[in-house]
Formats: sequence, C-alpha cells, structure tokens
Amino acid sequence: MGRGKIEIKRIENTTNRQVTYTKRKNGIIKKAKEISVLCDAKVSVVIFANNGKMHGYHTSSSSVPDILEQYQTISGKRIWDAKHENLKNEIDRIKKENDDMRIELRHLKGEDVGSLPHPDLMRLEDALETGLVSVRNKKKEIRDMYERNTMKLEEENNRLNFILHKQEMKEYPYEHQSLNYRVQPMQPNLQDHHIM
Amino acid sequence: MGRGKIEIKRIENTTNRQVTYTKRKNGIIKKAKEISVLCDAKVSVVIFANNGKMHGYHTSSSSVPDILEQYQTISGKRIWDAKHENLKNEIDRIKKENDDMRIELRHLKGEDVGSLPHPDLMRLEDALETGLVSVRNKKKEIRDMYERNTMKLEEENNRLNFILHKQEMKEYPYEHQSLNYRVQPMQPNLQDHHIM
DNA sequence: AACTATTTATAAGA
DNA sequence: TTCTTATAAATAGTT
Repeated sequence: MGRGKIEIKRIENTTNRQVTYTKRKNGIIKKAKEISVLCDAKVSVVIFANNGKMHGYHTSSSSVPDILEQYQTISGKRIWDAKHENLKNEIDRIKKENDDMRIELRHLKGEDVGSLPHPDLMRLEDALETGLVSVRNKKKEIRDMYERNTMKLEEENNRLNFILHKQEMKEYPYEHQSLNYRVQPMQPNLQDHHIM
Repeated sequence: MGRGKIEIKRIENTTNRQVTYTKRKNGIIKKAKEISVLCDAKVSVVIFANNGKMHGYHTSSSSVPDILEQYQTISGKRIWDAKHENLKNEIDRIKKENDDMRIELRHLKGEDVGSLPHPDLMRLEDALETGLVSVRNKKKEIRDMYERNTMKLEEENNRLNFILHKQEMKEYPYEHQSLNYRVQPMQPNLQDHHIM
C-alpha cells in the first residue's frame, strides 16, 4: 500500500528499513488500539527494532505481566517455571554442598564423631594432624620472625645509642650526666624512680 | 477502510464485533509478520478477545518470555524479580556461608594458613587439638570395644569347643585326633606347619 | 465466507 | 529527516 508494491522480505537499505519500521510500528500500534476499543479486547504488542530499541503497547487495563500471566495460564505454558526450577535446583545443590561441609567441619572439630566408621576416623585424624603441623609450623615461623625483628631492632637501637652517645660526648662533654639519661628512651621513667 | 467510515468505539452488535475482531486480529498479525520480516524486528502480539479466547503471534526466534525479558531489561521494569529476588538472595546467602565454610575447612586442613594473623592461628590450633582429642578418644573407644568383642568371642569359642570336644569324645572317641584339629579353626594351618 | 466500495496505511518522491 | 501523494492493502458493510 504505497506508491509501489513491495515484496515481504528484509529491506536491505538501512535508512529505508528504519523508516518503514517506524511507519509500520505506528500502524500496528494504532491498529492494536483500535481493536482493543472496537472489540473490547486486551492487547499487548511488543516490538523490538533491529537496533535494540523497544516499543510496545498494551491496553491500559492490563499490564504486560498481567497479560503474559493470562497467556501463560490460558495456553497452559509454564513460562517462567523453567527459570524458577533452575534457581531452586541451584539452591538445593548449594545447600547439599553446604550440609556436607558443615558435617565435615563438625567432624574436624571433634563433634559428632560417634557415628563415624573407623576408617573415616583414621582419615580424620590424619587430616587433623596435618592441619596441626601446618598451623604449628606457621606459628613457629611467625615467632621466629618476631624474634629476629626484635633482635634486629635491639641491635639497631644499641648502635644508635652508641653513636649518639659518642657524638654528644664530643659536643657537650659537660652535659654528660643528663645525656646519659636522654639516650635511654626505652626506659624513660627509670631514673625518676631512682630519684624518688 | 471499508464501505463506510466507522468511529473508533466499542461495537455494540455482538456478531459484528466478533467479525470485526477476527478480521482485524488477522490484519494485526499479518502486519506483525510483515514488519518482523521487512525490518528484521522481533515482535510479540497477544490479543484477548472479549469471550476469553486468546491469540498471539511472536517471531519464531524469540519466545514470549525472551521478549518479555528484553522488555524488562530495556524498560528497566523488574517484572518477575519479586518472585526471583527471594531465591536469588537465598542463593547468595548460602553461597556466602558456603565460601566461609570452605575457607574454614581449608584452614583446618592446614591450607592457606599463611595469611592468618597469629591470634587466629592460636584459635585454629586449639580447635584442631580439641578435634584430635575427640577423634582419638573415639578411636580408643572403638578399639576397646573391638577388643572386648574379640575377647568375648574367643571365650565363647573356647566354651563351644570345650562342649563339642566333650561330646565328640563321648560319641566318637576313636576320632579324637582329627577332632582336635577341627575345633581350632582360628589357627587352621598351625598344625600343618608343625608337621612340616 | 466472499465481495467490493471505501477508508486507511504506507512506499516512494519531494 | 518530515511532508506529500499515488497506490497498495485492509476492511465495513453487503450478499
């Protein structure tokens, strides 16, 4: 219905296609409105253009989901059950995983071990021993590192004290007594107590 | 577009309305097909007649839920999220729980303990020790029970042997030697070795 | 359900 | 783009 007849096949010219899309989309929506009024029908039209833009029309009384729900009910199709099902399955799967881990955790903490057969107990013991060894090694590592750091700090401290002491001796030999007090900041109040 | 112009308002004559509905419905669906082909668009049309009958068309490539999903995404409306939100939240919650337990399990097995601060290591060590004690107690319990059972069985066995022995002595005193062999099934090959 | 006079939609041109 | 217009298509009323 236009200046020329057209074949119903994809319009290759992009501009042309765009124009035709707009025109026909408006036409369809107009028709949809008309039938809904004339025949008291409920209509839902959703059109997606190639470029991703979406246009729709639905009779004011019913929102799209309502209509879809009707569609689902009437056609007997369970539309979003599939989605639901997936989620539920995932929940079940994770819950199972969860329960298994909870049990394993309890066992590792020595709870509920009464029901375990002996071989499982052996495995459990091994696992616990391995874990304990790892943890103790790590602890030792940390302790050693801490000691090394402390030692290093003390050495450094001594060295600094020594240098400072020498220097101040040179510069202010007369203040030697008080200097001696200043270069031991690690025990700042010790002398106070001696004095008192 | 017909013999006469019509006002766009509800057609009161039922037959007439019915006829017009059919004609226009077909028209809309035809148009929908055409735009989908001509403009490479995705279309979903759902029409409900007054009488409750439903007709629809949607481009073969996309099912109604697909289109609705797009509709939802593009228009920013959360149509079935209400239904799904709960399930998703539950999944997230469980997954979180899951991850936490996985980490705890790894720690209890002595893996990934490098990153733990010292106080956590202490707690971990305590937990492992507690677990180990429980497991070892249980093991000992089982061992004891096993030993008790074994002892009981051996006693029973001896008692039966004794009775049997006495009885066979009475009935077949000439087969005494072979009987002696038969009533010690716990060490069936011992005598063979002695013979050799 | 078919027909057809008319209205309406729209393809192509401006 | 948007507007125009000739023509195709849809369809209201009729048979």
